[in-house]
Amino acid sequence: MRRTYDDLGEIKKGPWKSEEDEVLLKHVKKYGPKDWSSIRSKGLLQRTGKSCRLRWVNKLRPNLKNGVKFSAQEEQTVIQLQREFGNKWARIATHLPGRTDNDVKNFWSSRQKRLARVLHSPSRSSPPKSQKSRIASPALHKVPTFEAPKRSSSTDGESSVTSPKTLSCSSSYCEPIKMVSLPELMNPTTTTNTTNMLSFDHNQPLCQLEYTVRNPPEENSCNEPPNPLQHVPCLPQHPPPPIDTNDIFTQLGDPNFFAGFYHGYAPELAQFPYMTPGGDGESGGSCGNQENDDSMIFGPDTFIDDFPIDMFDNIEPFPSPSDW
DNA sequence: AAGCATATCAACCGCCTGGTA
DNA sequence: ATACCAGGCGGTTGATATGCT
Repeated sequence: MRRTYDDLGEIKKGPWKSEEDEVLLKHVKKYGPKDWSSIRSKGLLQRTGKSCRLRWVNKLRPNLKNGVKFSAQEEQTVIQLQREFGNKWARIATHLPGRTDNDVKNFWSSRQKRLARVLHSPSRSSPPKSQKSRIASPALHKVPTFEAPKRSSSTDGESSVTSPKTLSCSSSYCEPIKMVSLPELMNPTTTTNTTNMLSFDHNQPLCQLEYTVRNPPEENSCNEPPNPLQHVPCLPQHPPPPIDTNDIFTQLGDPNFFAGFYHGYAPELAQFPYMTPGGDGESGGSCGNQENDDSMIFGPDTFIDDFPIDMFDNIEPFPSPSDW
């Protein structure tokens, strides 16, 4: 008969004390990072095995970068891997030496919160003084990007693609679909698969918008009617004009903001209608099994990836968290 | 200096999966 | 076959730190 938690007295919760850490470290040194529950069953600590494991993984494990901000490289890695894997923080963390899933998760959610707060603030068209002051402060640099969930993932390592949509294009090859409101754009449903990525920087006004659009007929390799979701063919061929970012909050509150943005950055995209997550804009025929073909929706087939390589040469790079 | 808003981080909770009695 | 438990993971929360007015 195994002993149950009830046999072992009250469970201690809350912040760990250094004495507890020492006990935990001793145990790991002796037995290795396993048998967490035995720590309690032996009466060494009144912590659950889960709590012990978490403490070890997040704080006591060797070579952790505790208290070190994410470098620009790490930030890019997280963005890239999140795009690839979704919210698989543990998996992403394996690519970041010294970082835990908790680190990655906190890093990401912090960014999400920041932008969500900015964009969902009812006063964003007339931000409070405190927010306005932050626009020019280093703190605003902490809002470099926002990326909505791209896909739903049911099992580790296998993401299921459900409904690739969010923004669509209406250039010469693109069909009008639906309008999407800014709140929808910035707060898509969790099963929305397309990435909406906005980037903010007072030096680098905007913007990374990543979405899928319909294919130009001549690029459509299947025999069905020409509208499989495909990458954006509309590319800006000129440097972006300056934007007055001192008033970015006002601009974000303007329903014509994105249209204005495209007029400046990519005139071909200026008349894009946006379509809502969950809309039926993708209902048109597609080649093969679209649901399992990430390459049609993500990866290189994204707006940002189709920009000319040197298009950002004239602007400053994103601030990295290490610069915040 | 006080008060407020926001950012960061540590830890917990609930769910899931696999192993074992 | 079933129940229980340990471990792993993602989401969430609460405490604390920081910055601004």
